[in-house]
Amino acid sequence: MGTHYNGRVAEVRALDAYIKLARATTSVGVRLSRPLAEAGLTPTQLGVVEALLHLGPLGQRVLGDKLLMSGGNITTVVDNLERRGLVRRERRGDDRRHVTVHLTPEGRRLISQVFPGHVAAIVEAFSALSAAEQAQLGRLAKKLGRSLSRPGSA
Amino acid sequence: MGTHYNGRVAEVRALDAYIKLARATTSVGVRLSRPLAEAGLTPTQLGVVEALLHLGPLGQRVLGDKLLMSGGNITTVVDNLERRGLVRRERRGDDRRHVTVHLTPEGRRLISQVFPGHVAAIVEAFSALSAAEQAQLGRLAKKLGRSLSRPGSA
DNA sequence: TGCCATTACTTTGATATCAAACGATTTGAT
DNA sequence: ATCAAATCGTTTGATATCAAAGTAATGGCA
Repeated sequence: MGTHYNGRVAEVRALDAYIKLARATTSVGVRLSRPLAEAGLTPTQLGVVEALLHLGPLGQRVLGDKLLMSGGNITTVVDNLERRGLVRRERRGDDRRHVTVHLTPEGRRLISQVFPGHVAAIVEAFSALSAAEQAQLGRLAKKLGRSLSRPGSA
Repeated sequence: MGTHYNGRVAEVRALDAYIKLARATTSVGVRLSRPLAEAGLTPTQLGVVEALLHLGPLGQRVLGDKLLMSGGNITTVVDNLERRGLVRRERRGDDRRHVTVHLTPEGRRLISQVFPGHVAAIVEAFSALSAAEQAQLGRLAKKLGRSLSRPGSA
């Protein structure tokens, strides 16, 4: 039964780590979403406008890759942002399949206002961990995430 | 400028940890959801039927607390599971406001079939981390999560 | 006894999210 | 030059998710 026992231990360990990881991420997300909601932004919308602020105008495909979301979803989120006047779409002349998403002045103003508080909220949320613990958590999460996004790990 | 500089460092550290945490969680979730989809279950539905399997019949309120989701959402998810015959609702006689959610035999059969593979997928997903690293990740995530679910941390 | 506050669930309206099917455009190969 | 394959975005249909409003039942208090 030694093998069975080792299997159980490995299962409990991975399961435990996973549950705690998922719950912590959810809890941080809930905490961060509250101030965003007051500014009228969902977490996803924040991700899009923040990417546009820091990286400049982007195609929807690139946005989807950066934010790890499907193309169909990008269409929806950009639709909602465009309807609110925070971004605008622009068909590219050289390849009319591409759409480039631009931040409007209003969008730029909003994200510039909101982003510092968002970062402060993240710092606050992680304040229960020391600097070394934050770095360690980041290292382990990166190692885990990278092993899954690379083909060949399954 | 020393204070500014320290502030920046703290911001980068927390932001970096957060991004890696969120991405890792997303990546694990994507990996786990594929086999579930083949069995016809969403991750949320799995959470509900698994809780019912391991804890027995539960009220919707308790389910929401355990799975960290709103009451309205529980109604939706249980609706979908009930429509597919995997769970059934039962009004409680002593307090007719309460609904107890039970696993049906089909539901029990399905989750019993699916759960071992799900656990195996979690073990596989975490296999890039050593046992010690998994334990450390769990410890840090727990510390982070607990600091956020307790009142008074903000 | 009769309300009022509380509790449990449901409904509503909005956004998010995916997979799969679809439309438009471009590119590559012949 | 032409047609097939690949690429980019949109649409569709389904589930998830929340907050807030609504409904039903209970409990406490006067």
